[in-house]
Amino acid sequence: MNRLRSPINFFGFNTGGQAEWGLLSPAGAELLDRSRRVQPHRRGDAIFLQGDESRGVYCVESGHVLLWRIDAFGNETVFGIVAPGEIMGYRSCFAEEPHAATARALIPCRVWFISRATVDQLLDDNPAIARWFLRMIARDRGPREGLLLRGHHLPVRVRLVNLLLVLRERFAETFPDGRLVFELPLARHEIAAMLGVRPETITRTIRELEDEGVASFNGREVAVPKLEKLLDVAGFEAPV
Amino acid sequence: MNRLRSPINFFGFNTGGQAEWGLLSPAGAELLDRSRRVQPHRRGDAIFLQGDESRGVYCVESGHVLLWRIDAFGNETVFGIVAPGEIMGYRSCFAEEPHAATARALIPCRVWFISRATVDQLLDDNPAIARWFLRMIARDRGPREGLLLRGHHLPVRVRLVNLLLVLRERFAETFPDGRLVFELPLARHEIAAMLGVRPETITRTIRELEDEGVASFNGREVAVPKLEKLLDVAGFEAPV
DNA sequence: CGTACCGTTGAGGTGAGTCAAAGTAAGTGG
DNA sequence: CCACTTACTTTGACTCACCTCAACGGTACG
Repeated sequence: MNRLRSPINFFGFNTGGQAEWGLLSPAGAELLDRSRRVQPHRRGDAIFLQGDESRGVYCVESGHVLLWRIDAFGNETVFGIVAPGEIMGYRSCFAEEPHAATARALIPCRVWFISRATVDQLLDDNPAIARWFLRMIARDRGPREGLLLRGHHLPVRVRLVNLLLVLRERFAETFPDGRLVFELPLARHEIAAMLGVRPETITRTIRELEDEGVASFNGREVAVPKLEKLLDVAGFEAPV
Repeated sequence: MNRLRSPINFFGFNTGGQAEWGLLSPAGAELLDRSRRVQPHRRGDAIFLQGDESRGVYCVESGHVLLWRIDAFGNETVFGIVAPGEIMGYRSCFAEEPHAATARALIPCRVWFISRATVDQLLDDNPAIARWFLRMIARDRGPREGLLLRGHHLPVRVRLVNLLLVLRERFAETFPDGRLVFELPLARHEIAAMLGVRPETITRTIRELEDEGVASFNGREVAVPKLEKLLDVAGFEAPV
């Protein structure tokens, strides 16, 4: 219940939380049902591309989607993982700007597409929908401390451990004895892009963590003997 | 390598643009007029404090306001300057979270306070207001390339010059011969906080720019002999 | 059996942080 | 008007985390 202190907020990786289509009137729900388009995607498929014009919003039904962009200097940055039930692409849609990022299926996905016209009608359907969208956008990576914000100040070791904590609820199994086992859907260079560093640095940092007994990495499998050790390295006693 | 189009977008310092109260119905305008509270502030006054509960939104009538926050590790980051006619504090208001930043008057200001209840009524008054807010939030420092995002990758020299370009339209006088004269309202440590570096680094970078003949600094007065030089260092193509 | 991609390792460079100290400007009070 | 305080700015020496570049090993896949 202590949401402000949870790593997912700390990192700013949340993309807005679960869609609340339940707010819709019956007519609105019917409209959504009729006009959404459901699309399956294989791992690696692009759902929308950075620079493409935004035509609506997307809602992930199943699977996980990675959001990343390349800036004008060629640096890749991953800034989000979208989980089932969450919305993506809404920022460009409301800003009426081209997509600022590319969305790519991390694992096989089913994604709804909801056109801007439909979104507009849904906004009219119920003012609560507008408020929900406002709330979602406002909570999404604002001036709060996010991954990128902290990039300047914290060592990669701390950032990597925080990333693991963020990914925990989605990709880790927690055992009663406090052991964690991750099956990460991310390649090294994707992790690097999430932390804003180079893949080599990830390798070296992993070596460090293994030497300290915090976690052991084997490809995309990560084993953490004690959750406490992670929290300790992450510096979670720091006031928020 | 792509080049950039405009510094204001590049930096992501825009806080949403001008308020469009003109969208209101006569009744809404009357409500706004009746319920807003206008407050004068002296330089340095806090308008709201990081951690305070958000009670509504603020609209700057005159003056300039600096938005900055301290993260859990004690690092100050300045992430915006709010100009006359612009809104601030809306993110916390819609997110229903405490203020994530402190707003401080850079120069003497007059600021409206509009309570959440009033905002809610205004949203009901006209769906276009909700869309305008959505658009504003969506455009405000999203995943687009912003100051913090770029912190990792670009040398301070480039970031500082970009900052000047951002501040140009607000704080610089441009002469016909391409000369610029700034009267910055910022101390060195504030500039440093905007770029995510230390004040000493700002000093050294200024020295660098002076040696290159890009700009000369004298306290808070900055003279740029040729705009083109700035754009060159910043890595811009000819302004579109 | 190449080819390609990913991941690892090592050597070397560097931009910015840190720390400490001195210089400067701006108030404050006698 | 001058001593005093306080905050801001500059400078220098040093350190270090991360980057860059380059080479190499592993694995998947045609």
